[in-house]
Amino acid sequence: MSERRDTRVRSIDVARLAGVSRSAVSRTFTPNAYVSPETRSKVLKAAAALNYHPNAMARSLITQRSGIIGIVSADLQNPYYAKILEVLGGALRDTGLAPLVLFGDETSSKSQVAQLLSYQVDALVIINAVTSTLTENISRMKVPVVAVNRYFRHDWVTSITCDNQHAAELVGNHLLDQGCTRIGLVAGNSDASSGTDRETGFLRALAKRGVAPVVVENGDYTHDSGVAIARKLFGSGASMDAIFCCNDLMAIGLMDVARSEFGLRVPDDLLVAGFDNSVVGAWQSYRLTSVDQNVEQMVELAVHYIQRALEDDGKEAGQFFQVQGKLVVRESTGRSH
Amino acid sequence: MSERRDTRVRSIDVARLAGVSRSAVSRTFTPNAYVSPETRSKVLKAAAALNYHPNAMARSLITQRSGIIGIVSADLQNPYYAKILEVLGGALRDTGLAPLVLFGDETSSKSQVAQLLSYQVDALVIINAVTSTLTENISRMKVPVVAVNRYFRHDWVTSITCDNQHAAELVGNHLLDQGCTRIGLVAGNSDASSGTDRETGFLRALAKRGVAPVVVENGDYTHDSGVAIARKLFGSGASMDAIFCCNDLMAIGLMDVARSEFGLRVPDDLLVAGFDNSVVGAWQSYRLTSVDQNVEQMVELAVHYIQRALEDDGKEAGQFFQVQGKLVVRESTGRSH
DNA sequence: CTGTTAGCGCATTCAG
DNA sequence: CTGAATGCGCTAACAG
Repeated sequence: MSERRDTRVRSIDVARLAGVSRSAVSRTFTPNAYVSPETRSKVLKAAAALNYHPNAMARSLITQRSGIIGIVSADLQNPYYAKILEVLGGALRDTGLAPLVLFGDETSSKSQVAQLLSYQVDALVIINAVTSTLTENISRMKVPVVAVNRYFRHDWVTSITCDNQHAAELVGNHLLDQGCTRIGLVAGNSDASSGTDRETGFLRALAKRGVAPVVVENGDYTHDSGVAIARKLFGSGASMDAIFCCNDLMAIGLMDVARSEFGLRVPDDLLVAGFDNSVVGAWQSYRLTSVDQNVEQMVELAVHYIQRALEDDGKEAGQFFQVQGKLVVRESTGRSH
Repeated sequence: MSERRDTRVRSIDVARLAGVSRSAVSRTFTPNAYVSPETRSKVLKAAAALNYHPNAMARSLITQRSGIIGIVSADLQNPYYAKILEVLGGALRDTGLAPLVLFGDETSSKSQVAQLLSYQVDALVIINAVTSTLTENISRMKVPVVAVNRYFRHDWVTSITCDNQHAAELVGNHLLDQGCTRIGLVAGNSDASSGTDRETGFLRALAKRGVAPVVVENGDYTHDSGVAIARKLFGSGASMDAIFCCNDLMAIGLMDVARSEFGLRVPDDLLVAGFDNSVVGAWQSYRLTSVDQNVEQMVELAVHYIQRALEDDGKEAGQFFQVQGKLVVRESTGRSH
């Protein structure tokens, strides 16, 4: 394997084998370039024989386009984020773009982002890592940035989210329609728009029908925080007939504790609804009513936007797209089977 | 933003501002190169003023080293795979390497892999995508390949797995120690070594104590297949007192059905054990006994191997490292709390 | 320790 | 439609 470097096959090698010039080789591998069918096939044959592939580094050096999209991602243990990353990665792959991922534990420091930029990423996608430092760094980088699942109020950033307010309203109305009157809310931490929007929408739905929430708690979107809040809530003896958690993971943690530590049955004693429609929520143990954020459509919008930004060199930044979520009703909010 | 290309700052810009040559700039950004402290600081100051970062593309073109590690990953909905990817990505980042991920739905076709290679990846890590086509393609690429969580019998591939046989033996012994005699096994599909090794080890543990499994089924490591197998098993009326599933997801699917559709209680009516020790298994609804594969250690070995391969140009390929798994006993195999 | 020279592998002018 | 020449941004050899 030590001959790896020596073995490297360059365009001039296939040019010689095919009896043409390097330009001819380059052209056959460049979309819509002028090459005659004959030379093209000669080149392709020689390339196949030598197992030649153009060096993307050298190419991007001259085209000023790397084909690499930087992705900032965190908390893959949350199945919803894992799904976004997977769907996005697949969509980029199908578009001929390559995802360079920065797995940032909230600490997407300047140097990390700088490393990403040194690879000349054509665009940056931020999935869920919201750090103030990251936001600052963004403004310094002259690259199209799109935030999926987060809203950034920033001229350089195009945001794509679910219409969280409206979707949360759907949940609120659904719980009211089920006859609930003593309703609790488990919101997220207030530094992300997605969380506050859900809170706003949900409370608005209640207010429209003259209902005030019995209790409002703040979690951090983890299963653990759902567990902790459940212990606090049920331990205090507050009486509720329904709880909306701002994501599935918290709803699931809450259900786990409600059943295993307080003997509460869902939905008999308590209705529970979540948000994200993650696969886990559909399992038989939970059958969790939730909101499908339509990840596929969000990703489609993101990739589409990136492609356009590559063409027009990133005019049209700072836009805000919203996708409509869909209420998925399951047994966790239904009386009986 | 259209002036993005124009705004690009190159080494010559900071050289001029600092009043030195391009080489001086290059050297200050090259680890252990000869630069005097004074020029170094002059360069750094100018670089900071201009917000200069070396172009990794141009650099790798000359150093023949990209710093990019290709990762082939699939099925992020399985929290165990998601964890491997996240931990690996973090470890690479901390080493100054960048992960270029190919999210392959079992269809890591030749062209996809070729795209990865065109970016001159220094090494390739395969997490869980086992396709015969992929294996063939690997042999053509002169790049160090390391398979995490899979064993490839291939001269070019270094494999790192948990000692699946031994770990599965631990599970078998544990179930026997709990007094179980009518034991079922839910194995994986037989095309991956990890699955067959677990099956082998588990059955060996039983055989050593003169016990034959009541039933052996094959799943595909998804929650759905756990569900389907559970329906088949419990529907047939076979009497068992314990079941070992070759991963957590299948164990969880099986538990879900056992409880919701057949009224079976775990562990009162049936002990259940899984494999992977994924976070989900620790939730209060499952409290699943499982095997911790020590992902951190596997990843550490992988990154360490990659670093060495980068230094010696990939001699020492074809090795096989094994990590010892650890049995994590929870209530799913314990009589009472 | 520094600046100058040369070239990594390729796409793209420009003549032909 | 093709080949020769030029340079993308950078590091590495060399001579000072």
